[in-house]
Amino acid sequence: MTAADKTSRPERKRGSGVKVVYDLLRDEILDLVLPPGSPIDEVQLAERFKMSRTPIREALVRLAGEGLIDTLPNRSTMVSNIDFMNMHTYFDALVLMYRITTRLAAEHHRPEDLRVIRAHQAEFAKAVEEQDALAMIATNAALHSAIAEAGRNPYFTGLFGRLLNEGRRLLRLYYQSYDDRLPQRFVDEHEDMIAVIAARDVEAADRLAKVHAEQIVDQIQKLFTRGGHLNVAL
Amino acid sequence: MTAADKTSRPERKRGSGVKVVYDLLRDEILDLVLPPGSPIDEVQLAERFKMSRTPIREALVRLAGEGLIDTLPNRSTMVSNIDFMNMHTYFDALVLMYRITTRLAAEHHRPEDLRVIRAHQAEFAKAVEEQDALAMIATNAALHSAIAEAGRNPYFTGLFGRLLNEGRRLLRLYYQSYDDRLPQRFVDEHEDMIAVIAARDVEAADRLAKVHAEQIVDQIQKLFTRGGHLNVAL
DNA sequence: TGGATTTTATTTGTCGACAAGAAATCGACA
DNA sequence: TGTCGATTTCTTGTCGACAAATAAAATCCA
Repeated sequence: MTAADKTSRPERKRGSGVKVVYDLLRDEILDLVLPPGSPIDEVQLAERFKMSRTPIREALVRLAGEGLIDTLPNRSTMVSNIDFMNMHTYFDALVLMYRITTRLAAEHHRPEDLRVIRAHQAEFAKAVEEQDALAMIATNAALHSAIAEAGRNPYFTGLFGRLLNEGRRLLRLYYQSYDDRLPQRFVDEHEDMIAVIAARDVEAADRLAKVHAEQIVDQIQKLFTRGGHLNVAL
Repeated sequence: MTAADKTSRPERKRGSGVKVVYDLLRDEILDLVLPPGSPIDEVQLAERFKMSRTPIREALVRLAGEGLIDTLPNRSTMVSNIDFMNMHTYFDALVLMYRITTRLAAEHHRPEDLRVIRAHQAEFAKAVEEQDALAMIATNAALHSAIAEAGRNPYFTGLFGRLLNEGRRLLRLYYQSYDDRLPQRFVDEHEDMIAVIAARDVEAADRLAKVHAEQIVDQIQKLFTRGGHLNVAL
């Protein structure tokens, strides 16, 4: 059989198109390859991925459902802006979810969860050591996602995942304009958190998570009040 | 001009199709008109709403994004089941969101918020008085949504809204199998909550919300352990 | 008759094309 | 020359049809 026949090439499994577009577009948005406000053109994406507009649109609908893109009716659709005005609402939610997920992880984790968590922590430590900002962001989010998963509450993990994603965009700004020296503290704090989770010390988990989260929030807030060089439009 | 020309009738504004389908399907799912497990047939919906499958599919994608329907790749799509096994995760999330949104409402509400909240409370009281179960469910959700809105944190209101929706399905079972006598207590508790919100007493708001939420959770849990007559497949 | 395999049927995923809406462009007139 | 209006253009929303994938039905062989 001539599978590589040029005349009739699907070249791609049936249901996979949307996922490819969705994943890639999501990463490009979160890594600020597509900065907030960037226009999203369906036909451009269609020819870029060599597929019809239909699967593209489905991916865009899902992205819009997660608030990563805004779509004006009958008019353009663009990458959603980072809302610097109501940033505190984001921080409030983030701190609370840090606390509750860590707390639940201490309560409900199973042995295999700890292995996964420790693996992510090792990757994070490596990223810090190598001063790889992008890897730091990604592995940090993965670590806390893993902790949240161990808490086994899909409602919290869902919201927390979205917050961490939104945070990826913020941290991207953060690490762009700062020296990458600070994060060693985060490695240590992660170690402490994992220890109390393993010990099933719920209250200590809550306390450490709170401190850890507020640590991060403080750093970011300090950056913004000092007037970091924001290279995105407000 | 012959706007009512039968041969070429759009008969419907351009971007409105999806919203109509989405809203109606959502309500039918939440009111258990479409019980969990019901198959969703695209072409059937297409001819029911007299439109192409494309806008139907977009509505379904959005519903799937909110977890209201499950879609098997390349195969059927159906109304998502109510997860009775992990119900406690739902209750945990619900209680916490009740607390945090009420707390934030006490902190951040503005005068006009109180008017809206009191209006919803009046409607809820009327529904209770008239023993209208469906109206009780709807107005209760609307009331607490309004309180959450007054807290002005879109992340929390988003999750809370989804939880209240999911709760509409549960409460539908609840009110189906119980006498509708209990809820007078809820009216009083609502009054107390609104009072402490208006007084900006954050701690009291938190406390009352916690009691109120656990009240509801207890009622529902009692129903299930007593073996309510569930008319849906497990 | 029972099990495996081929055939059919149904439903979803994808495509190309067309039409409607809104901004941008062009033109007429004061 | 400035402003208002018509036209053009460009993007999105919708449509009907086709193709792939899977389940069900039918057929064949032992």
